[in-house]
Amino acid sequence: MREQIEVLLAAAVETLTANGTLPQGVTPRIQLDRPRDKSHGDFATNLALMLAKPAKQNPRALAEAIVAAIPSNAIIEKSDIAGPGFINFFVNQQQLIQQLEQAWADPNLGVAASGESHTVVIDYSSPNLAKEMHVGHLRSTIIGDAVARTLTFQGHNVIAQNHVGDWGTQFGMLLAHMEDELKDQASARLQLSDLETFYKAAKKRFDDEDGFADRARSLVVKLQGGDPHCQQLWQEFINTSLEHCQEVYDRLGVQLTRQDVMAESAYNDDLPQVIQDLRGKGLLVEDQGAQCVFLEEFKGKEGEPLPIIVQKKDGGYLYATTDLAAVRYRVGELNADRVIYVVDARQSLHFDQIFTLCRKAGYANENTLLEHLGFGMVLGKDGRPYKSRDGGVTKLADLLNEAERRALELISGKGTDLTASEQAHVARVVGIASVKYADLSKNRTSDYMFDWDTMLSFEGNTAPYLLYANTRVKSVFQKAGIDALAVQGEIQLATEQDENLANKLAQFPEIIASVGKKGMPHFLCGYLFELAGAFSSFYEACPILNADDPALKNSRLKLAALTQRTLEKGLGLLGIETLERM
RNA sequence: GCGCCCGUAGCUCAGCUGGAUAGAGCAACGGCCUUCUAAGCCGUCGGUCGCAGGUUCGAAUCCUGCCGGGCGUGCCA
Repeated sequence: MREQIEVLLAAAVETLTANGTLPQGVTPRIQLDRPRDKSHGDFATNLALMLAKPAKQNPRALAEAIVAAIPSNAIIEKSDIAGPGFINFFVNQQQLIQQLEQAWADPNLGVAASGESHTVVIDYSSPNLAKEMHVGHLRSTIIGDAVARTLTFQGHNVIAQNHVGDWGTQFGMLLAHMEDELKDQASARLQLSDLETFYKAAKKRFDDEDGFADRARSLVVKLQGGDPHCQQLWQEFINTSLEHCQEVYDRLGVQLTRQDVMAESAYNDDLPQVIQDLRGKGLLVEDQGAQCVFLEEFKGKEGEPLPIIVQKKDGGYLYATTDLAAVRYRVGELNADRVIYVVDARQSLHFDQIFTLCRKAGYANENTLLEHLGFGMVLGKDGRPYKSRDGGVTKLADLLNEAERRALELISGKGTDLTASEQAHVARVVGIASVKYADLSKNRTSDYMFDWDTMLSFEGNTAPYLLYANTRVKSVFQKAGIDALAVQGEIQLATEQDENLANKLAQFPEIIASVGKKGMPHFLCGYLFELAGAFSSFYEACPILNADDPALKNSRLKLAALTQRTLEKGLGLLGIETLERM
């Protein structure tokens, strides 16, 4: 509906340009707002205010001209000129109803698989396999998953890439420790079951034990040289670590699988080629023994060029090299139109450099979108980076255990009629959902405070509130023994609450569009919270099963069912599981 | 030093690439359960948008300078 009005406005601008009211060459960005104040209509535009100056006209007069130039249509019931020159649009109620009927009949709830389907590569989660997944991997993993799901829902060809860290110096240390432990097979397997402890033990020996560090270094060289024994040990370690990751993904309800893993080591053979290629293109400069690319866009301390080091003086490669190879692969082999990186905001300079270099080197042309979706840190209540009680890094598995434990504590304390096993299930879903939703509902770009009490609260913009709202809708149908999908009859907007709910439902497609475009899941969270609120108000004010007449009852059942489907779809796109009862 | 990000109600956060009276939730206070889940709904209170200039019809939003905080800045990722 938003899109349709935007098209109408574009047509009006074209007409006015053709007849000379607007000067040639002025192509404004058409901005359509959803006004907060209902008296300002369903949509509003400041188009006349923006164009008044270039057109050398009074804004209100221009607004009238724009309104007059809008092609005749069924959507806009009424247009008002307000204030200094805003144009307020009131949507025809019949059209609103029709849009909802279309959404109702559509498994995708009116979210059209818009003509253009792109191949989108999305790089997210990407843990370091040397250690167990910890709280630092949370945001990338769940934000990436939500964005991937949304893009898929929009009809894009989404290719997830889990760029796991499985290569580098620290693996020598792990292999050395593993070699020793492996003398007793069972013990090694046992130790690998707790990667974190294993890593710490290896690290301690690396730091403290005579000769161990040297052994570790030599094992790295052997590994990279293709030594079968080292390769086999390494493979065993990687497999175990990936199994740990998969357990976390499964618990989190994240869609990543082993098939999405495209590890750093997969690019090993490409790295010398990348260097050769850069050299061939005259981009490479040797400086202090290292192979560097200097881009004039990036300046260093004294204004001197800032290097991207692609090969160390000892011949080793760096993450910049791997990332270049990855872009080459994603654009060249996977045919990506858009490559998205869901990575910590602190790496923004790195990605700026990589993206700029990729364009210079021709690894991506100007039509390929390269986007770094950065995100902020997870902070504790003290405003410092989130830590476990002992001051260490919190393992994700432990975090999720605590979420479920706390959720169960809350639920069992509420005086519920659920059985013990039902409570356990509800606690699991609520616990995981709370952690994910607390993260997803914040603006991705800023740091946020991780607070158990807030995220598990049943009040406010939280997972428990949304899950509760969803079960409330469901219970209407359970109570009446009605199949929500089989509701018949026309939607009618009898009261303010019916209307508010209907309006909110109609916004779903435009919200999805903005999430897909910006990679901002919190838009969807905010929307779902508003939708749940609109439903709760509706639910309080409007009898559904006891409505005055059968037609109204059917209308409300349909609104309720559509709400339920929209909530469930929306939560699904966030990667959040829903409940039947709670 | 240079670069990037942030500073909005007591607290946690929105504010959609300048728009109408800056919004939610929590907390505080006051109402609403013989009718579909009260884990809910309705209402009240709460702001010199860090400070000072500037741009414009209009600035939380853009520009400049300060103050305060975070992060990054050549051989880790």
